[in-house]
Amino acid sequence: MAERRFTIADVARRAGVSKGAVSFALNGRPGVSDETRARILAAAAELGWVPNRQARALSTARASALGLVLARAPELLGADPFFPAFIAGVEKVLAARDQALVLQVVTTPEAEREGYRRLARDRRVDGVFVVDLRRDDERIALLEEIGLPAVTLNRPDVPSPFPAVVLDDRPGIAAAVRHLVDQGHTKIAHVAGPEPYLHAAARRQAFTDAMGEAGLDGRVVDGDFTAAGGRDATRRLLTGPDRPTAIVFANDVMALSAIAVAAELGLRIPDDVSITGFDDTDLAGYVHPALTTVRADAGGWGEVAARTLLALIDGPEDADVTDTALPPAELVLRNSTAPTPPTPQETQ
Amino acid sequence: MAERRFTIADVARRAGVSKGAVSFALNGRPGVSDETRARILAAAAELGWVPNRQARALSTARASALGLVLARAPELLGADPFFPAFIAGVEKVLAARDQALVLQVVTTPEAEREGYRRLARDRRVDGVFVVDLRRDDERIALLEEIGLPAVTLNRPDVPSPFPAVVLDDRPGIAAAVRHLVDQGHTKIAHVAGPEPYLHAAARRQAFTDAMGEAGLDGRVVDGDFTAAGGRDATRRLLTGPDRPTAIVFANDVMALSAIAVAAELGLRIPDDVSITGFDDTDLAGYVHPALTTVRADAGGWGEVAARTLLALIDGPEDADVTDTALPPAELVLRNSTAPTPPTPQETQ
DNA sequence: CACACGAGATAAACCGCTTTAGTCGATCCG
DNA sequence: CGGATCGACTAAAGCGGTTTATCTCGTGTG
Repeated sequence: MAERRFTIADVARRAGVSKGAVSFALNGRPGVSDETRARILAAAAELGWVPNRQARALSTARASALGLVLARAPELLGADPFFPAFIAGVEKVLAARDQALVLQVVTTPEAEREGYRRLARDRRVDGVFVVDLRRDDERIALLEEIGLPAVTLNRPDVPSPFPAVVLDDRPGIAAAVRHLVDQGHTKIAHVAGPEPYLHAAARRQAFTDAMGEAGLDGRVVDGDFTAAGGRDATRRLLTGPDRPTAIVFANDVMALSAIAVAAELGLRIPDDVSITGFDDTDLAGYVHPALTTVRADAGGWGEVAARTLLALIDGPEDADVTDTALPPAELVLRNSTAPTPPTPQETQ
Repeated sequence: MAERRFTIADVARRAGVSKGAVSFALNGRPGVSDETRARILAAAAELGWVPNRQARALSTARASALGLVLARAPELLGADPFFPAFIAGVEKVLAARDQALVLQVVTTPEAEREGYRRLARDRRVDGVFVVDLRRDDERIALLEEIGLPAVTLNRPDVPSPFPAVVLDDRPGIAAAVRHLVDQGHTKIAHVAGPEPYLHAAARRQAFTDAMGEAGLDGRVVDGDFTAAGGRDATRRLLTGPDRPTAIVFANDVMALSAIAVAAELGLRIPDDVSITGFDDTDLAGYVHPALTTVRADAGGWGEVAARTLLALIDGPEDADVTDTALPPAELVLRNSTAPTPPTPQETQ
């Protein structure tokens, strides 16, 4: 194995032209006649020549790769169907263009910063996806500083020069609230995601807004997207005073753990308490009762994000790539929601 | 931004030596006196010089990156805590050595082969991790053919020149079976993973063996690691003739979906049916009843696999890197298992 | 004292591709 | 009809490192 590969010089010799001509021909650049171009392409094909990416990278200063830095605790990643689907979408676009995806999984903020810095310093990637936006996200400034092109998933709350690919979570949550209100619920609570995340904040806001529109006042407690956090929050809600008859969770894992809490407290879902989730994980439709939840197209998000990032990188300096909006998240009705229990005044 | 970066020539000039000397000094190679070396390092530090990876790559023909090709359906990836943890472990090792991880997610066998080929052809990576081994896995031959170093997660059933990092799932399954037998169960079934996967086969075999050792004969039905598959298999088992009193699942997702099936059939877990899972997903401890399952150290697996692969790549030709064994998977006892129901003869 | 030797360092080749500066005819134009 | 112009193509200079072939001393040896 590993016999010497052919180089551009071999192709040039075989086609009887110079190296430069070969380069022009292969990159579809003007400067060679159609006839010569054909001859060169034929020669390259006959030799089975493939360009050496490293050499090309050295002259063009292009990595032909995009980066993704994931700063999540492994247990959060493990249960989240978002990333696999997102990445699959990204790959669909990248594979066709001979681009690669460089992944970094980190756990601390320092490691995250260092991750982006390394990607830029080592010229590993030509651009990055910024996911899991946080309030006052310092990554925007960091990326500007190190001059690394980026695309953000949703719009940051700080000024950002980068294009955003927007998928609105809020309609899904709003629909969930409306659905519950329609069923007669008035005491509805929300178990939110971790404070700093913009998507958690958006879901929280959507909940509050939708409740307001219904003339209701909803309680919000903090969760952390983990099963343990979901259990604790749910327990607090269901054992505390003025128990809600419905809970809107910011993700499925927390909602799923609520099923256990309810069971332990002797409460039936949906008869005593209705719940909704967010993500539509594989399991959501296969628990008892099947979970009413909210679904977003993570794969599509990945595709569009990848295309946007590539356009930003390849495009001419001035061509400013604009934001794109995707179809918003939508409600998936299943069996974890039901009309309010008939006895509104249970003191218990 | 993007002001010209310093090159090795700048460092050489500042230290008053030649480019070659700088290269030697920075790579800890003999050929420069300690004094000169110090001067060169100082000059490099003062300029804040960082080597250009692409240039280095061109001369050394090294990508300083490792690859991982994942051929799984997104819904399988989304619920599986294995990969995030595995990747996190890998990264821990790679980050410290300035190596990157190139990820590819594909869905078809052709795309998978093409993925490996692309990684090799484009010199994206110096080696790859081979996960989710299958029977007669053609990837071993493929990787040999294209000359891409690899490390396999567990040992393939075909002759393989690559080192394997072994984590035995079987003791975990065996322990689960013994635990159930100890509780008085005799009618124990297994919902297996997809046939072609070696890990699924190993778990199945471990189940059969352990049952045999207990003098029992266990029924095995096929699952596919998805929630839908788990539900179907469980339904078949619980509604069919000669209902088992315990089911050992090949993963958590299927086990979790069994909880719903049992509920729908009016069966209580663990009173009527005991179940065990595999993976110890985040949710496992937070469902009702909390799931008895099997846990393996995916992160550790990633670390060792990465170290092994790097050793294989960097090491001298002859140094043959050997297999490594990790602590086997172990049983995590929770509440989804209980002694056999007292009425063994319920006709229903 | 001539000579071999090795450590320390340099100059230059090289990795394989891109790109710039030129060369060379053929064509256009006043 | 002579010079400007243009298209096709070549030679060579990068890109920023690594590596090899050489050169230069100072030193130990017979």
